[in-house]
Amino acid sequence: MHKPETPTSNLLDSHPYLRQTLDLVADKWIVAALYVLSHGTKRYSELQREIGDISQRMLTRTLRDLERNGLIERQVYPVIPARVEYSLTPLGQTLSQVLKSLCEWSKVNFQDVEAARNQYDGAELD
Amino acid sequence: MHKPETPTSNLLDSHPYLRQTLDLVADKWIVAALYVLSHGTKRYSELQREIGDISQRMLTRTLRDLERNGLIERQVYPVIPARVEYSLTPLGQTLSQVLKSLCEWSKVNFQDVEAARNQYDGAELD
DNA sequence: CCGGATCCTCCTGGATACTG
DNA sequence: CAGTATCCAGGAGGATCCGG
Repeated sequence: MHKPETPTSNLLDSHPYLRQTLDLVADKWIVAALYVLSHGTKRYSELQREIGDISQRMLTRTLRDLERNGLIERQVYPVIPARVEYSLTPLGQTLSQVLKSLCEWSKVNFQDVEAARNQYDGAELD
Repeated sequence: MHKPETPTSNLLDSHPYLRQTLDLVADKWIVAALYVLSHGTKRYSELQREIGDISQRMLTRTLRDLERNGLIERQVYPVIPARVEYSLTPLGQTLSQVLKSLCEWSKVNFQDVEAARNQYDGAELD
């Protein structure tokens, strides 16, 4: 009786896409930049100001990452001082739409999450 | 002429929900656990096996986190050896639906992302 | 079988200083 | 203005041991 013993017991190998897409957006600064850019084309310094507490290092890394993934476009104007503008690509726009649906879920359900948290945390000290 | 100088230049303060909801799911193990549990009730050891390469520490932390946020339910059977079962709550089910819409985006668009990556990486070594 | 406690490592990301 | 380069602290997470 040699049991096959479920050779593919790892369910996640089934669809690799969800994981990879979350890697795309599962980052504080990525989402922040996408969100700001969903309001229109922005310069580097504008992004820095409107995102708020982001370091130059992280802003640059984030923008490079988004550009590499085809979600934003980088436009350089050869003037002095330098002028660089960033904007969402069509691909980036569709993704930011999905993020908005996640945002909708939040508006509807996040109070439930907070309620669960309070109950859980409160039950600690019985 | 005292300019107000755009006091709320930080766009992200506008809607805090997206940020918080992403904190909910923007994690490798969180998504993995939600996904496995979307296929039905599972025991601790089943989760460990089906997720694959997760440490006990991380599995436990992940499950506690999900439970605290009201996304999964923990059922303990007082037998020896211990038996613990986890399942999605209704709230967790609605969230996993949204994740599936993100997954849909992937199926449609992820090839574009990879194409962009190849082009970007290829352009490096011109 | 489930999971808490500890230790230890590596990587992320902030601060700072410097260029075209 | 728009980055790059370097340094460094803190936290995330794996490995391991133990206890109910």
